[in-house]
Amino acid sequence: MKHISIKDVAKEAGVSTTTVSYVLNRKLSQTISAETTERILQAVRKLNYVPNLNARSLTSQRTNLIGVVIPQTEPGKEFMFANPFYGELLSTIEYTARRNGYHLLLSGPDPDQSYSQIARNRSVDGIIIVGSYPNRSITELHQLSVPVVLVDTYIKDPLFHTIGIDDREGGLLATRYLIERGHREIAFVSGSVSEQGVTQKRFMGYMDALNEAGLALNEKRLYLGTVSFDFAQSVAEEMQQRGNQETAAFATADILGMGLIKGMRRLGRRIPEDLSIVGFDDLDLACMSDPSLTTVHQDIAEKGRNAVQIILDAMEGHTEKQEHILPIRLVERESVRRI
Amino acid sequence: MKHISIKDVAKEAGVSTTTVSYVLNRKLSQTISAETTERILQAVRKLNYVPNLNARSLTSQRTNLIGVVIPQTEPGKEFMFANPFYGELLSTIEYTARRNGYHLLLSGPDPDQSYSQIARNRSVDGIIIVGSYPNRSITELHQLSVPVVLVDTYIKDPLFHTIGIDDREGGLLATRYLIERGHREIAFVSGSVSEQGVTQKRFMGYMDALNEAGLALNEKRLYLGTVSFDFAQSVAEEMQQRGNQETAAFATADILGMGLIKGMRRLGRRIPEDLSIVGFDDLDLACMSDPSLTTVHQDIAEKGRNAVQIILDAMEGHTEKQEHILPIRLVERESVRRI
DNA sequence: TTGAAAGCGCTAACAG
DNA sequence: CTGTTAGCGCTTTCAA
Repeated sequence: MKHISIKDVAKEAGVSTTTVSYVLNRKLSQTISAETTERILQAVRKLNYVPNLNARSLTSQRTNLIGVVIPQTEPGKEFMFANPFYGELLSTIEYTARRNGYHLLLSGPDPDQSYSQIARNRSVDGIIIVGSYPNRSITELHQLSVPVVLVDTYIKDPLFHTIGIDDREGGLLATRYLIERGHREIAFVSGSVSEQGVTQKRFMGYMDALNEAGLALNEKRLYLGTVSFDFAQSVAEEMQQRGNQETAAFATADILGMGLIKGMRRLGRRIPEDLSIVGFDDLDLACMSDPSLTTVHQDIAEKGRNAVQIILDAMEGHTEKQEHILPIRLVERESVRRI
Repeated sequence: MKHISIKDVAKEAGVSTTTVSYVLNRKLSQTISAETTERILQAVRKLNYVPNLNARSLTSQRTNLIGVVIPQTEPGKEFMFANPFYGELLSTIEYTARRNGYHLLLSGPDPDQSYSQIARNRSVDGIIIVGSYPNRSITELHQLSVPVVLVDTYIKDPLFHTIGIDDREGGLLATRYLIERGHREIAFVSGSVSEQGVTQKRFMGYMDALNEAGLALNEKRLYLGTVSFDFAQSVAEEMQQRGNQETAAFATADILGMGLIKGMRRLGRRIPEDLSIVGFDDLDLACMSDPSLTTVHQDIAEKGRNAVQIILDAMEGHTEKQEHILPIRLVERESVRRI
């Protein structure tokens, strides 16, 4: 089946390609007679013509493409979605984008290829970066002259929009909640605490709560690994080996909280009787466990919608830098007990 | 920052754009002097030139773009990833594609816009469709002359490649397993059984197992709704109201199995003592519940890799239709007891 | 071993 | 109200 182009339409309708283009783009400056318009529309339908956006972008300078980068668990590994958080987020990003006539170019971070290169390759209209990456790969994006939205990172950059939550406050809420319920020995279970990532802030919140209560930080309470179910399970074992000195744990991601619950159960320990747990994110997951997970809620869908909206706004000329901090709150479920 | 094009490179290197193009594409037919090549490469580096793939696609007929369609729970709704299955699948698709120099154009099915239109718009090189859709939207894809891979659907089409598992066999395995353990009243919990979707086949497998054992189908054992955690929870309640006549349930998705477990627990019933459950998919999720879920395992990662590989092969000229059926097996965990 | 020129599909001054 | 023309960035004959 031959590719049919605007030329074919023009020929069919007996007009020039220019006129077809005008009609198709509803140029307000141009005014085409109703009759011609109709003839062209008919030709379009008859030939089942669909414009080639790549060609269009060549002249029009816009692609209606938004690039999205989602992290992977390990560099070069495939399973970037092991944590359902990203699925939930991507879902709303895709939906919002599509509702506004944009498509998504999805990619994981690639050690072999800078994302700025991909973005230029495809000349995307905007970029949404989820998670924290080496500073270098972020500043590279300066070369592009398209709006960039950084989701969930504390990288400071005067040019890029950001959207996130108050992670430190979240850490504080979670830990304080445990302290208020009588807990003193509180584990901090988390992926690695990277420089500008969210976990660092959540850790600071953890500290804030300890300080507030006059408790000292005990380094033995820190369990740092990867943001994965398996790691959290192994933490349960490690706690056991160390004599189960904690009565509570703050897990900086629900997936970690889930792993802890499971790990404890496998060791014959009860939640929350033997260990109280607070998670973070409030994924669908949090309701699935038994007991269900008390956790810090954030509005993932809103994050996604916002990210896209910022790009759309920027395309409309709203160039001033935006910094959104979405509200969070603690959701009480069943994984914490008062002692 | 100005867009820098092949022209700029040519000027910088003191050659024609043709030569630059040759060097960049390592045309074997063309042979460029080492010296010139070096000069050009230097210019590329100096100017930080990145080719514009959209422009390239105009002449070269390939975009190195693969279109991916992932279903949504409800038409026009956003949360296509409510079921982590899709996240896991998409993850490997993205990874495999990227490793092979392809990018992903991600989209949900849109009632307002046929996917074939999007695909033509962007002139993707191949299409991966996950899940089952109305026949119409699939046959529309005939207009395109690019390889199409249908994942997890039983739509018969002589032109499209398919990849899936033996869902009927899966349903059989699951149900037979329960029967072998003494269960006679086995609920079938599932999303709606659509014409060419996987659940229909899984249902047939369920029936096969019943027949095999000389058991009659009891329509009261059928709980059909949506593939969601919440629906499965409500099924638990419905079972209760009907007097808990089932001793076991076959849930056609792990997420449903999870919901059942939770729903039962909330009603004070025990798994597997009061109800044995077998799921389907073997998501990460299946290990997270307590008890962990006995389920029909399928290799999701392999599905993703295969889907991409079929496209790559097709691009290489392997046009014969491919039909892959990936192996499955039952994974025994803790959610089933012998009675 | 290299370059001129045409063309991919589309848009946008500028004329008419 | 419509068409001519040039050009977006790139590839590819064809000729030199």
